[in-house]
Amino acid sequence: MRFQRGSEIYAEGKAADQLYKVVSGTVRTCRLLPDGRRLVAQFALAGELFGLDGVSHHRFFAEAVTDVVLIAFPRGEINDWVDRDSTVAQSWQAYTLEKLAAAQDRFILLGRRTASERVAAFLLDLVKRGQGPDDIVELPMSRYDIADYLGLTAETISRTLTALRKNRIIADQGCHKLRILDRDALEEQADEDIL
Amino acid sequence: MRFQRGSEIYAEGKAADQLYKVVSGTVRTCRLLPDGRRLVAQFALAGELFGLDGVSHHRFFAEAVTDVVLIAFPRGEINDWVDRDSTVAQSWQAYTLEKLAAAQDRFILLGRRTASERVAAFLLDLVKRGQGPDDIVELPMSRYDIADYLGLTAETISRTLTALRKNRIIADQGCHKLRILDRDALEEQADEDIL
DNA sequence: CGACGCGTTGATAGTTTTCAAGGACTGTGG
DNA sequence: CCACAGTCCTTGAAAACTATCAACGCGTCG
Repeated sequence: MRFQRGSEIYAEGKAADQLYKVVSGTVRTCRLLPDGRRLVAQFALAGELFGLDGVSHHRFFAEAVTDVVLIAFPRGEINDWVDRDSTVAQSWQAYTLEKLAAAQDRFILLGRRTASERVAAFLLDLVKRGQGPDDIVELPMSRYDIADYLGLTAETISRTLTALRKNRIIADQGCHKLRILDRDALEEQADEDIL
Repeated sequence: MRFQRGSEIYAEGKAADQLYKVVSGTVRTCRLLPDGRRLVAQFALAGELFGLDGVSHHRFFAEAVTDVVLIAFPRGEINDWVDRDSTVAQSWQAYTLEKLAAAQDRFILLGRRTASERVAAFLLDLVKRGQGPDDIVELPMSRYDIADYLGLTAETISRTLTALRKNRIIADQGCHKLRILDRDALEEQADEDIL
């Protein structure tokens, strides 16, 4: 399946009968609050799964951040597979538990960390998950997307990145790509904001 | 199993080989950051499960908020059970997915809501999960616990509750119990902060 | 090339935190 | 049963952080 940049992959409230794997590109899953505030629940990069946001119905909507190529797996098929093979069942269960653990980590990020800690942790997470070299971070999403993922505003993201640039911790390579110059400093900032 | 108020039920990093059900009392699961900031991941009330905070090892520690009585289920036994009976497997899977959905909801609470929205939503959640009448909220935990659960400070919790009291939305019945006077107003405040 | 959205920067305002102090509640020991 | 100590709760004032509002430059895509 292919989707163009910005197009909707599934809507909030639709039956959650498929699971998706990203072949190339980036996907975001979000929810809107009545007054327009938005939260991005997940960025799915190449090789990652998404669509597991609700028991029977999607509780978030999914959009293509860039042009994307996807593979869709019917949930029913997965369930059959799980029923037949206990090895599959175990790894499926492990996957869900891992997701749950990641979600719990994010509580701490959103609940108890400052803006610069969140941005630093986000960059390190993207490098780890990305496929390129260890010092290049691809940022396919907009500053608004990052802001809504981290519970901040786009202006704060921009200011924080500028501060990192001024401290020679990162270097710009265009808006959507940057290089990590001082990984130790970045990790320190992710753990605890010294400044 | 019995634990006294304030005692540790399991430590962070210990093997997660048991799952617990609360018979009576309240339990909190938390994590500490290096600089002392704390986040409460979950409050487990009477009848609820806890201990599912990590694939193989606990990523949070659990403490008794009040004196508690627990039942412990070995994880291995649960896995055997799941392997043998596909009905159990399905409900187990559904339970995990529900947990995941609840976690995703909390992102929004922590990332995009104001202090009074968080407190209002917290009170409504406790009423729904509690066993007493619909207008009485039991608050077995301290203001610090609530603060660390909602990503705020104890002072902010106290101020928000005072504001609710002044607006005649809630009435005090001692520090650890309160009555909801105007449920509609509370729900409105949980959805969107009008003030 | 032009238009529009996105990104950056500045000034200001608002919310929450921090720091501080007094009061209330709880549990313990006399 | 009462006194006391410690912890928790509440309230106030000041500070810090982030959001909001606004303007401008850039880039990206038709």
